[in-house]
Amino acid sequence: MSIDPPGYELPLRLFLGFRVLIDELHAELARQGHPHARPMHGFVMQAIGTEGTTAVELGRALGVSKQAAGKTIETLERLGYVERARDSRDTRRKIVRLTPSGVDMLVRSARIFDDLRARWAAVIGDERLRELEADLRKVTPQEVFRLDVPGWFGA
Amino acid sequence: MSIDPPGYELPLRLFLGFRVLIDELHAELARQGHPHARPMHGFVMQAIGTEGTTAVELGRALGVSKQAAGKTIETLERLGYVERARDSRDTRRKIVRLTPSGVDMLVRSARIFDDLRARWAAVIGDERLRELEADLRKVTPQEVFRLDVPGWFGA
DNA sequence: TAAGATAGACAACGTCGTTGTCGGTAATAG
DNA sequence: CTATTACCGACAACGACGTTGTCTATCTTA
Repeated sequence: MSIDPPGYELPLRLFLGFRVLIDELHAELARQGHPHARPMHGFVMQAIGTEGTTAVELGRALGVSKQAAGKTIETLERLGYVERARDSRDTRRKIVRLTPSGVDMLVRSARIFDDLRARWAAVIGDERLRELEADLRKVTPQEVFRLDVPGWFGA
Repeated sequence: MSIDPPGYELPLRLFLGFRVLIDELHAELARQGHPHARPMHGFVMQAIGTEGTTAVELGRALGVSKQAAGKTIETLERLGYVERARDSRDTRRKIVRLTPSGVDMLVRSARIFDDLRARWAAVIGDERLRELEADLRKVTPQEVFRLDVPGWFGA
């Protein structure tokens, strides 16, 4: 019978695991020509998708206010990852779409995440990693996007 | 041979797991008389420890600037979780110490985290949870900030 | 057609982080 | 013993990300 660790270690390790992956992703993204990508950009652009979206829709998808979504879109636009165009059928709306640079960043992120996952598998084993993922799925919500995170994403 | 999930799911699940635990911790802390406790306060106060510390030391321990540490200390002071006193041997320094209310918050947090961990164990199993923690320890940096303060934080 | 709902812009503010600067105190080199 | 250096804490300005609230323009609907 092994002794259970104190309960506070679990959130700490989950957070550290997240941080390790995110930090390594962005170090590699910077090497691959995306030095200005910030941790939340990938998540937001994933939520934008290939179809495009609007600030209000994006805010709802991410669980934040439309104003917050609008500011993030502004930042992504300045970085050249998205572009906005008026909707001809509803001139109130502005459709946000990924640029080729934005798509490139997402494609590279996906590849880098796959590589990082493989590195974890090499350390703890294929089967254990699949179990870890399966267990986490059981204790986390299915709706995956929820990003009202202040400073935890770090630099 | 099962198919591996895409690599981006791993950081997402780690983050969601973290968020679930932290959100439930603070919902319960609010019920137990600490409605103003914010997610990082516990981590910061844990880094302060029983001995007390200074803004510069705290910043180094947490990996942030001394100014950021100072602002967090200010917030914790306003909430009554820490108090500051001049160091008589070095009048430049101000020692930050936990108040009884701060200790109470940490003790309750520890109990709540233990309960939440037990709920996870009930869902995925004792053994699988221990394996999950062991695996995470292998892929995350050890000894991030002092966890060698078992007296007041442990059960 | 009048009334209501919705999209997006703008302002003000709160939190948490960063640099840079500055005065006061401690430690140390000459 | 003094002059320089190193350090501590405070303050200001800013950036990233979030919040409410308000406003105008536009679509929808009763």
